[in-house]
Amino acid sequence: MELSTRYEPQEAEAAIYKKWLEAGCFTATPDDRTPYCITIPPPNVTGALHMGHALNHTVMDTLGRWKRMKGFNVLILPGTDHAGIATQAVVEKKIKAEERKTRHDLGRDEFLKRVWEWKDEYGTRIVGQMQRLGCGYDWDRLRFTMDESYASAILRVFEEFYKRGWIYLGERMVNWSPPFLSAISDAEVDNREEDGSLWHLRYPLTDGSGDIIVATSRPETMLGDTAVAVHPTDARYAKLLGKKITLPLVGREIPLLADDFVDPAFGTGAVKITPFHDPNDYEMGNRHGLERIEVIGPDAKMTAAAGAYAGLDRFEARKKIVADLDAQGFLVKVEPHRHVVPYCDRSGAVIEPRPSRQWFCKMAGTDLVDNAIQAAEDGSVNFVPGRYKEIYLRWMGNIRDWPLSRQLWWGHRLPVWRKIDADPEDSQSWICATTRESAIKQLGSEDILQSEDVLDTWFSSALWPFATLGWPEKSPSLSYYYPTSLLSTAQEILYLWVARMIMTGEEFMGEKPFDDVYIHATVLDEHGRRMSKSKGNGIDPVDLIELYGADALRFSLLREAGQRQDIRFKPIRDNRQEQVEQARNFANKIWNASRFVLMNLPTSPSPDSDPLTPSNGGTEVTSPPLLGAGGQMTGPGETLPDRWILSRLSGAIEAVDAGLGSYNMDDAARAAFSFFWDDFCDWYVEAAKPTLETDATRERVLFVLKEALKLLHPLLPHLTETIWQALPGETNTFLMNQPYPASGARDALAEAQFEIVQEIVTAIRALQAAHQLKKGGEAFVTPTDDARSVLLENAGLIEFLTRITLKVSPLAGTEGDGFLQPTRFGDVRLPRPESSPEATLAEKKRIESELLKIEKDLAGLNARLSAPDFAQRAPEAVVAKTRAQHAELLEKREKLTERLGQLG
RNA sequence: GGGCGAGUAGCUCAGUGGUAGAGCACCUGUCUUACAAACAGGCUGUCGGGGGUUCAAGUCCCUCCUUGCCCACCA
Repeated sequence: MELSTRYEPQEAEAAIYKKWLEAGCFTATPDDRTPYCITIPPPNVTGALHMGHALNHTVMDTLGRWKRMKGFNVLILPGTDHAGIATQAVVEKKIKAEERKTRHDLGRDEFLKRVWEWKDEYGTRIVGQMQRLGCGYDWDRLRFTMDESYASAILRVFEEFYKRGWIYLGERMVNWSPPFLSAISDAEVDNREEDGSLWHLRYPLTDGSGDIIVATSRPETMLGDTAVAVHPTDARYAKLLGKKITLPLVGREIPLLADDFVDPAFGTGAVKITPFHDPNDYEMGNRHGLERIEVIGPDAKMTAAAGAYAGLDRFEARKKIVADLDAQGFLVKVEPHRHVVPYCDRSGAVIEPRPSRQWFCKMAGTDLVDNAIQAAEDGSVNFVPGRYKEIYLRWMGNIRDWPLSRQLWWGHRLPVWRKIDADPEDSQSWICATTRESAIKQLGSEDILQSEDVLDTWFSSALWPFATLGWPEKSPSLSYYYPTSLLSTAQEILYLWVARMIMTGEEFMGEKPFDDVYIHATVLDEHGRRMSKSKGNGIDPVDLIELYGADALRFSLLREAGQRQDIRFKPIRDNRQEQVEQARNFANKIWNASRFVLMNLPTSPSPDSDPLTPSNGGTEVTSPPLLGAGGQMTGPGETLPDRWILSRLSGAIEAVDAGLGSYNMDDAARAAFSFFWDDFCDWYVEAAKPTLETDATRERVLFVLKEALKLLHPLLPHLTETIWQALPGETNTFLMNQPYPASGARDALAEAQFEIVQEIVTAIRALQAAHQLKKGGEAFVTPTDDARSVLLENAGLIEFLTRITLKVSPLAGTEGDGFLQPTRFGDVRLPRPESSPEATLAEKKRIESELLKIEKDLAGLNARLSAPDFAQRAPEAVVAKTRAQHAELLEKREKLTERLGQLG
């Protein structure tokens, strides 16, 4: 029966994942082992997972699997985030598109019903995608930020904050998102630099003595101007101070003020002041007691105060106002102006700053912030890459109060109440209560209502590491798994989320929420632009999984997942994606090498059975006990290749451990790749072939394969597990639960000796290839003294690997005419089948090009050796090494030159 | 405007102060006891530019250029 020579991941991955689930492999229960816990960053239920998620889940699952095999009690706790504003936005959009209705048309209850339906659909879909990627998470513990128990944690935290006096109702200039009719936080604002205009407007002095030119990027706000300001020391305007200005179009008299804020160098040095519509003007208005006139309403349409412009959209109004100003001679000029425009990152609308009464949480000076700073400073929370510590601290040092309330419907209602007839604008009207009963008691009335506002979605995710583990209950899981081990996330939510988890963790658990914060790279497209939905340059990880399998996607991401800031990922073109394809090829290589080993098991089952399809009545074959006590590798090391591969394996284990342990997954992936492909497949398996009929060889190859599968499992989980369960005696075991291989001592002698074999084999092959020699024939090697015994002992191996008959000669040059390749371990000569002129020419060309390279290297070495002070100042070992290389090259050159001469 | 990265082969990326590497692509062979998604061999570089430190710089310092990300209430 023919075996598939290609690994087909689709069915295998689904099947093996099902087995893991059914066996409860991902379920975590506290015990006496050391815990390793990750509470995953809960994805928004807004839609599908993107490449950034794929990267992050690959990292978390890889580390989780590695730690599990290393004996830790691993819990990776999954969940999803209700993502208030983001989810509300997509559902509103959908309803608008499908039913042409707004949320107000539906009403709060009906709308929320629709959002829950959405959540159920997408929550399930997201879980499906994580499972498709192979994530070994404890699905029984799946949490959602609007679960009932989670909600109680939120109420509790809010109440505690309130008791501590950190929660207050205050008026601030907020970022107002017109589509949502809600305030949003600074962190939800996307500041984009754009080309705009600077309109220069002429404001006449009321006394007719002249006018003042002001410059503005938002001319429509001029309707709400209540002053013009200049710098107090600005000589140009000194004598005008105190005069009145008549506002064009409006006719209002407004003062000319002096304020330090004004930059005399910008524009004309005179600024129009619109306290209601600009954060700076708002401040200045407060300083000077200016009236605030609202000319743009919450819906971004002009208000009644805008007179003739009332009802117009703000941008329509801008056009009209500019036109009118121009018509009346008040427009001096329009300059192109590059400036920053704030956008609402969820709706894409331009933010309209406006004063608004909102609930805030005090930040600066509170324990919340002080402890969160302390946790980073003393290293109890460890940032990886380390540079993020400084970035975090700088932000914490300048932190501003946190606006908590949102005028949305999807989220946790604020637990604040007032009497129905009390003034909602007055903070004295409000009390905090977690239940209606308690509120009634506190307010002494039953005619009460709860604030319609909901909490910032980050308020709930801020509690994630402990609320998911059962807080405020003192659950066994909470005490066992908290603080968690790792938070792996994207850099864009360092402030929004990471900082706030540290604050609440310190506050309510008295301890940091996690040991390490790993900030993974951002996935960019081939042009180095950030992948995003709005740009349409994203790749759907599921497409890649369908094309190449989850393991290939995972491995391709791990190869890039170090401490870099960016990862470039090419698009899928013609159904191909180069990076994942390379990883898929590796998976296929592992598959085929394993197939080969399975076809040559120590005690062969029936030759017709397909060893990679576990069958029910499979032959029971017990693999020999090759693992010594304590997990030390003690495989039989009889031959040179055996001793060599064990040493190489040990090196690979060390490198993978080091890479995974330091969040340099790219190093780990490279080490694993090169060990398996270059060392195991290209040399060890090849070297085993001549004696493959013997059980001794078969056992040793099987042993190394099994160790390699363990080593690779965290990186390519489905593939390695599938192979593992096809191994004799392992049908009912799980690779993912095997102990991770431990590195032993390196065998320097074996590595040095095998290197001799490799170099001689490579030299022979190079000559064979250069001259297109047929199989068979002879090769003569004149070895150096230290290489001789190794070559004699391994002559059979070299002969097999080169398909040549090897003659190891004690004497140089006796083999006469032939193709020559000097090596570090001796000269290699291949007889020429016939002295055709073409062959001679080819040989001459080969030698000449080699000589050219030697000359180049020699020139470099000469320069170094003859440099003044080199011999004196450089370390002795370096000098000796350089001299040895120099001598070696000289000798090589001499031999090749001589040979060239013989060729005529 | 401030902060932090990145620039190494055609592409994606490694690279401890000691002669520049891998995979892909490309070229030449090859159905060799698993694997053509493979095997064997080969080609490929002003290490962004310019200064400096050093016996020695892709690596350390300065500077400029290009590019990305984060932060920022100057109209």
